Amino acid sequence: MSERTPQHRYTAELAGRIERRWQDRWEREDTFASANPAGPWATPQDPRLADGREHRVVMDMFPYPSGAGMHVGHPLGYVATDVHARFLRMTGANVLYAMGFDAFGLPAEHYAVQTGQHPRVTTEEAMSTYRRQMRMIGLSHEPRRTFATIDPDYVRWTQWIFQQIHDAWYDPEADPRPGSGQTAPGRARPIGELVEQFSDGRREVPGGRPWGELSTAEQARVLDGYRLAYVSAAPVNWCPGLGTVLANEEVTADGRSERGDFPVFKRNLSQWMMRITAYADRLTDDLDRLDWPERVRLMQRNWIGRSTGAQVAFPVPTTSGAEASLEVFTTRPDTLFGATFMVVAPEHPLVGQIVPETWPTGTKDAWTGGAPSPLAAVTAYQRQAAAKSDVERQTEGKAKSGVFSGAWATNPVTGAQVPVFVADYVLMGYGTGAIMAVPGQDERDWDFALAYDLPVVRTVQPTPDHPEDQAFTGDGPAINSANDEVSLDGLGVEDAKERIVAWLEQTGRGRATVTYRLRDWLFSRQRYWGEPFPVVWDEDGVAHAVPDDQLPVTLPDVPDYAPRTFEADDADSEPEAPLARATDWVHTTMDLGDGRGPVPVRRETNTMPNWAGSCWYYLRYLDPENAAAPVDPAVEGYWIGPREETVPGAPEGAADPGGVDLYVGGVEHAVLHLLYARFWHKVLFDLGHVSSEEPFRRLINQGMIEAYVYRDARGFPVPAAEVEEHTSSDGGPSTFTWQGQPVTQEYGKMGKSLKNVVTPDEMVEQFGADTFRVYEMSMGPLEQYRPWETRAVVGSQRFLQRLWRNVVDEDTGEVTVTDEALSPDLAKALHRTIDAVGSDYAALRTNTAIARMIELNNLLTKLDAVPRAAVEPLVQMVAPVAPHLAAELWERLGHDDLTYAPFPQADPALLVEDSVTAVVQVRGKVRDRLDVAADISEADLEALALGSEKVQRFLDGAPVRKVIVRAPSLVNIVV
RNA sequence: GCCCCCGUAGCCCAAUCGGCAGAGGCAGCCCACUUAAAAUGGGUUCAGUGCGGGUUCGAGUCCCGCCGGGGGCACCA
Repeated sequence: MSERTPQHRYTAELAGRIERRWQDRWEREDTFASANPAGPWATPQDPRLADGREHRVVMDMFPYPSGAGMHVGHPLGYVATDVHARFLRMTGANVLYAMGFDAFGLPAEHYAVQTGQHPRVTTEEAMSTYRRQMRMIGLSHEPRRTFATIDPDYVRWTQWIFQQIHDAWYDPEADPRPGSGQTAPGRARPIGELVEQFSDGRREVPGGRPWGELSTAEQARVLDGYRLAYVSAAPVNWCPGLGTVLANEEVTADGRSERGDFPVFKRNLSQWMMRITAYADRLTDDLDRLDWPERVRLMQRNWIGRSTGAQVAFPVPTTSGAEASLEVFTTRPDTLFGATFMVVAPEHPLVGQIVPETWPTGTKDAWTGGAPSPLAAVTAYQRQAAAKSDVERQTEGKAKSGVFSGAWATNPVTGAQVPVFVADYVLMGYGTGAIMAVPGQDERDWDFALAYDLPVVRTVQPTPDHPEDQAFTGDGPAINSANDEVSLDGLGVEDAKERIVAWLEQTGRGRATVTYRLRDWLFSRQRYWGEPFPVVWDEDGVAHAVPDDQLPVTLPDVPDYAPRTFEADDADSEPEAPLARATDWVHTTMDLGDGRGPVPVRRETNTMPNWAGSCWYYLRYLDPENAAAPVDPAVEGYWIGPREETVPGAPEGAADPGGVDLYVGGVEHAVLHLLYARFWHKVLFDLGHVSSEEPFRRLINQGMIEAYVYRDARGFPVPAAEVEEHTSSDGGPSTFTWQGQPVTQEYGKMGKSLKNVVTPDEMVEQFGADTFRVYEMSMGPLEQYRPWETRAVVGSQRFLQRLWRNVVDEDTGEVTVTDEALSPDLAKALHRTIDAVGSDYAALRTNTAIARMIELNNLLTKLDAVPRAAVEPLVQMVAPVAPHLAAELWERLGHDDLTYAPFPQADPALLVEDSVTAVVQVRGKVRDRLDVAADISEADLEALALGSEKVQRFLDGAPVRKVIVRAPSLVNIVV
């Protein structure tokens, strides 16, 4: 570095010294501690808890700490929330801003498998890197509220919540909890209340036997049909390549694991499930009460997939001569008259009862699949369907396959005999696993009818331009839709639905119903590095909760952390959990508190999925050291309880659901984490543990910082930082070279293998943390994706340098501000800036706030001497984005720490202009500008405009037809 | 195939209610400082808003249809 650089210039080196000094001081003085009204940390005398004082919870989605540390993209959201938290503190709010770690998970486990090192060790190392980086960039998290999901104290409460869920059932008839904004009935209740209903006969026991006559194991099985966390043997997603089962949400559309991209197979396995489907309606409805991005709400609505329609019974004879009822679900009951055949899923239970021994009369050749008998045909088809992986079903596209079951059902409105087919385009997991096929109004049914030579009856009149050879799925008048009792003819789709459903209900043939795409959440994993279930199995095979005083159940040490993995396409393999190998841990004795004393038990060897810890961490921030509850209800109510005002855009009359005031994170969690957390929160609400109905009142998805990737002639990425750009002189595109070799440029993610990673460490080293923060925030709106450009960072550095120079002499280090009064123009500029910056910060428009501050700072730079009265408010305004520099200047200006210094207030008197420039347009084109008084009347302005010489020239004697006046800024003359 | 978001200067981005297209930054160019360069400071060039229609006195903004980019869903009855 040159010796010419002034000694007191705001360089990266000086910035570094300032930043470390203030970071140390803030830590020493616990500057960012917020006040709790109750619980172990109660400080009721804290002035911030006084009536009428604002309180806000601001947080980011906590990170999974990867061994590589952060690149510049990761802290974008963190800086944004930090700026907001710091701004809110200056407005006097009690601000809870904390950060933890989502620390269970697969990467650490993989690393442990490779190295034999315990995953806790690598995880702790990664966390300390993250902590160092977050401190380095000046994030004002409250240190005492931090924790990791792997901390035994946290695991204890995660397990406790699991037990609450396990010990609860959903009563769809129960009134909502008082204080809920719910409009329909339905609430989780303790399982004990269900047992009471069974034993005193208020509720019939499934199976019909009295409750008292059931064995413990039988009772447990009945209760498993109700519990919100239950074990079920059901088709689940088995991924041999990972050696674990997966939730639906973790399987991609083409039937592979989201992580690792291995094939996933449906296997019937006994696994833990969470009854999230019980909450499908509330999870959909309450989206309206949240201030969330519309696209996230849409994704959740689609995922839940509520569709309303009707269930209709089609009589079908069984082979034993009885008459069964084939229930179908349809969203188009209005097309019932056009149902010319039926299709059931290959796994449908009724198939076994309706398939006759020989092909009935009327069987067409195309229907038999060449088989000698229906039984042979159906069995072969079922076998074929079962062997298909989801991948194969996908790659076969939309070509329809199926086979006639040999059974004929009766269409309940037409009385027609309709053939029943078995086909895999109907899914057992959705609706009733059976459909009525209406080729006239459904494209899939049309395809099938075409392939299998089945009749088509149109029951909605297609529009005149609709092709003859296609199903018509639009709206139109019903046709061919009448019998002796009911006629839909002439009705539109909606009216026809209503009339036919009424008739079905009247005659007992069907009823209005709702189905969902959402399935229950598969909650167990065959992994080591996760929360153990707080569950043991007794010798009768009954699951018991581990008594509360024995929580947390901690992971045993095992010699091998790996689940048993298999060939990725070995569909017949079975999951084997790593914990099963810790035999001493698995087999133990335990007093279950049921009077039997210590009995031999076997521990559950599955672990919870990595989503468990992130389902409730925001609650623990509120009261992290509470030993009696996950969170003190008074603390929860204070911080995230429902507010008086509803969120913007909420429907009229909706109640505020409560929740975190601001939650910032990536859109990749739109369905998984955010749906699971909402579900847990609602259970906790129903059971009375929290007063809020939703975890996150307001959500913002921050954009991603992307970067250029440069590849050499062979296509290999070269270090992006060493690439040279050559701008072409004729305005054409730039070319790029690396070590003299031409390279190509593309745009994408930042990643180690792409050799384009930029770390916050490098940026802090080169520019200082405050410059880094200002740059990240000035790149554009928070939600936006944007490219990283290191060479542009200097602009933010220059801003801070100029600000520094406006206060401190670069050569002497002396404070140079004067006590002169502000000129009227400067005062106005200052107060306009204060006004704009304040509202920009409040609305998270940090990019425009920074632009305003740069503007004001540039004005001050031009002055011979900078007045204290102008630069002090500017320093205060800068504090949220450049907190260390601002604190340093504030101190040099003779004050103490400005973390809680009040944000400057704009003087309304200085915001109004005396005179403004009015634009005069002729035919919408600007023809003149007039300086007029700000309070000029419309009539005066009109007269003034019409009198303008320039205007008269453009009017050129043409008659004025109309004059639009928007005093004081605009006049438009229409001729 | 269906749905959602985004297209403003060479680049990143501003533009309350529909009212003068430009706040801020990068790059470029010119100048000052310098033996020189970097750094720093000062000045300055640059678009009519992806395309085509429409509504309106007036459209970047509202409506319709395309094009381009990104994302979600995809046999869900």
